[in-house]
Amino acid sequence: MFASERREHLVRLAAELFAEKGYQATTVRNIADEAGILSGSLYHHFDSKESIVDEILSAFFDELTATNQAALERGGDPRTILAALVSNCFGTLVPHRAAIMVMQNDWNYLRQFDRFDYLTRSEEKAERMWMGQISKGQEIGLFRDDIDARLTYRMIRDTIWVAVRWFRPGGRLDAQGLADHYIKVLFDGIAVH
Amino acid sequence: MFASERREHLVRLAAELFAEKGYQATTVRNIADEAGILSGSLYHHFDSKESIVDEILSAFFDELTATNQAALERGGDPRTILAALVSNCFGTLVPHRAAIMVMQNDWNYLRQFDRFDYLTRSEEKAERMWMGQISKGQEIGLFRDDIDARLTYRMIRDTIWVAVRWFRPGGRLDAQGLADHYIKVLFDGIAVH
Amino acid sequence: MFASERREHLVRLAAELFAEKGYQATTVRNIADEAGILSGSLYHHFDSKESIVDEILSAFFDELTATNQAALERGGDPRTILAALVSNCFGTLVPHRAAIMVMQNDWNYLRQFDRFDYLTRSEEKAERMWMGQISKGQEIGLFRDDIDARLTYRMIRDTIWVAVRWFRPGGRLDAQGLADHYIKVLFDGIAVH
Amino acid sequence: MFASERREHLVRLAAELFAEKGYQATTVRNIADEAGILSGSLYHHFDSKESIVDEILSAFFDELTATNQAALERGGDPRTILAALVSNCFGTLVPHRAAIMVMQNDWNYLRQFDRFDYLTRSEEKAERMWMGQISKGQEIGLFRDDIDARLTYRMIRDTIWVAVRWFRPGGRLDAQGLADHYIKVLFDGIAVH
DNA sequence: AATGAATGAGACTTCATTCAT
DNA sequence: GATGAATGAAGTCTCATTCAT
Repeated sequence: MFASERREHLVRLAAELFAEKGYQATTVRNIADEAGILSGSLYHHFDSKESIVDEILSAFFDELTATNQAALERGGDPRTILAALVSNCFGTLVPHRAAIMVMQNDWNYLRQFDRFDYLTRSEEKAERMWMGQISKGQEIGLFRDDIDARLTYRMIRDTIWVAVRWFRPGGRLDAQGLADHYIKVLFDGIAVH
Repeated sequence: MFASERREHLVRLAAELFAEKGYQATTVRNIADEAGILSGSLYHHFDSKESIVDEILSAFFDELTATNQAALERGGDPRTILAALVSNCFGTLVPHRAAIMVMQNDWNYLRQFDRFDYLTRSEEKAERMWMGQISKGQEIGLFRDDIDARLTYRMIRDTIWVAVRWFRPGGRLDAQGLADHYIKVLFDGIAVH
Repeated sequence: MFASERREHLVRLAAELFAEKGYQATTVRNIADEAGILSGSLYHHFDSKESIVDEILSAFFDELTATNQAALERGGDPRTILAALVSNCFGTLVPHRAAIMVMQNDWNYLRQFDRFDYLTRSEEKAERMWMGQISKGQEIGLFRDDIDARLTYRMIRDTIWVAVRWFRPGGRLDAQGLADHYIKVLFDGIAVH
Repeated sequence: MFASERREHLVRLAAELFAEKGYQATTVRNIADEAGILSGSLYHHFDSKESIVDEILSAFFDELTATNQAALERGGDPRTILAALVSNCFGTLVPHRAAIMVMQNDWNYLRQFDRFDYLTRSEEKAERMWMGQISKGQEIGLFRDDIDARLTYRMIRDTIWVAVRWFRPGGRLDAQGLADHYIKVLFDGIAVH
């Protein structure tokens, strides 16, 4: 794919709007207005509104898959690996804010289109990866075995991504700080022992 | 308040559709089709599509506010109260599934309308309530004081509500089981001590 | 026609609304609301919205035709008769305010329906009557003969009826005072001689 | 201001329809049909039906305000100025026929919308201007002082504008002829002295 | 007499998309 | 690359009217 600068600029504008107003509520005219052109002119760069959001989402998924794969390859015990995965996820919060926002708010809508099937498959693969680490941690006595691996994975996953709704860089904690806080609570709970 | 049986039936149909397809993607015609009437006929019962979703959301908020208020009034230490609040929330997952689904998926869109301001205010009040308990727990040495009360509240909140996306009653765990699992992880973490 | 009291009351309510908002902009529901019943219930009294306005308009036309006929029968010179006709018209301003308002604002719309043909015929008859008096007055030297009878008639007619838009009883002049003022200007102009 | 030729053409078509059938009774589909396009396509040029009629009305008001202002600036005694104002008004009858027709028939409806407030203000300004001339004429002995300035103004105003309902260019008198006839009657009445 | 529910036609408007220039 | 005009489908909503109860 030939990614001209102009095209990338348009994608960024669109991403910002999708994040703020949602995919459905953002019109191609909104995007064109932001770019200072007419809505029809967008179709010189993209063949549909869907293909714009597709570009945003797949960039995000590609990067996350790659960094997670790298973490796995670096090896370590499940606790180390889990902490690395959590860090990776929080690490995308800023650079891929719009994609995550779209995932959180518009996924339910977008998944009905065949072209986004790859996202479902990607998520299923991720689930297997995370659950594998949790189960392994339970087997070797690192994690409590009175918790459910699938349930725990979902809680971790949802808690991370949903943070995109309120996380703003520049506040007290940056994304890494958030990750650390989260890892602390996740492993040891909020109670004093 | 304007509760005719017919009206309530229509609200339930609409709620199901909003939950499945999202508020924006559900057309008034979808709702009418489901009810076996013409779309215009809906306006005999409601004055707008917004007022339907409003009814769904406010029923949910009213109930949750009431049960949480009751939990506070029953008293107890912060750990007990927090556990009760968590249980209350998970307890709405089945009866108010649609409302929670709409909140998760369409809130970003709906909040732009003045008529839903009350939801924002309601959430702010809830935040103060939860954070109050967390802080109090920290003061009296029940909860670790190296965690951030606001951050922790948000994680709890998001983790609970986002569960509506995958929770299906009739599975291995019911809502109360989920709550118990969650409370366990929340207080003690997933690590073995 | 059997005019029950209830029916007459409803007509009056409708008339008020037609006058204030216009015939098209007034919905049968507006009328029903005003009467404290449901819109469908109006159809026990009238078979259509048109028939309500018809009743309002024909009551007005019947009365005006009758009083004008009486004035003609009383006889007198054209100036006397013209003054009497003008007085008659202004005299309907209060009791038939709504009908006149509808005539001024909605006539253009209503005339497309066959059922209101009688109004056009009635107006044509009136035109002949007025022009007859003006022409006769010119013939016998009462009125200037450098004015156009038809044009003059139309100016008189329009000036009278359009007054319904701003005339409010209870102000400085009552309808008869208005008539007198108008007759004065009509016969002698505003210039000092 | 946004005057493309296409747009102006559409405005003219709409104006004709508004004049013939009334604003409310004219549908955007009527206008589009007349233009040979689909109704939705109108929204490429205008953002609402209201904005079309707004354009029609404001063009009329702007021109009338300008020519009346010019007449005032040319100076002269009140009789001269009044005659000029009357001429100006009649002079708009042909070029702004549609706008005046809308004013006469649909004003009652349109004035409920905030966007047309400027018309009310414009009319109030005009009233002050006309009444000023009439009063001045009375003070310097040109006009009878047993007539009411406001009442007289309203009669003049209404008589002029209402002529739009029956005036057709190409008849015996053109607009200027009508104006002359009217001025004659206005100043000297219809009676022989 | 009135209710409550619904019809059916049609209103204004939105919007992704196309295409000649 | 972009404009300007248009399409076509669909969306929310309105409203006079009907009718069983």
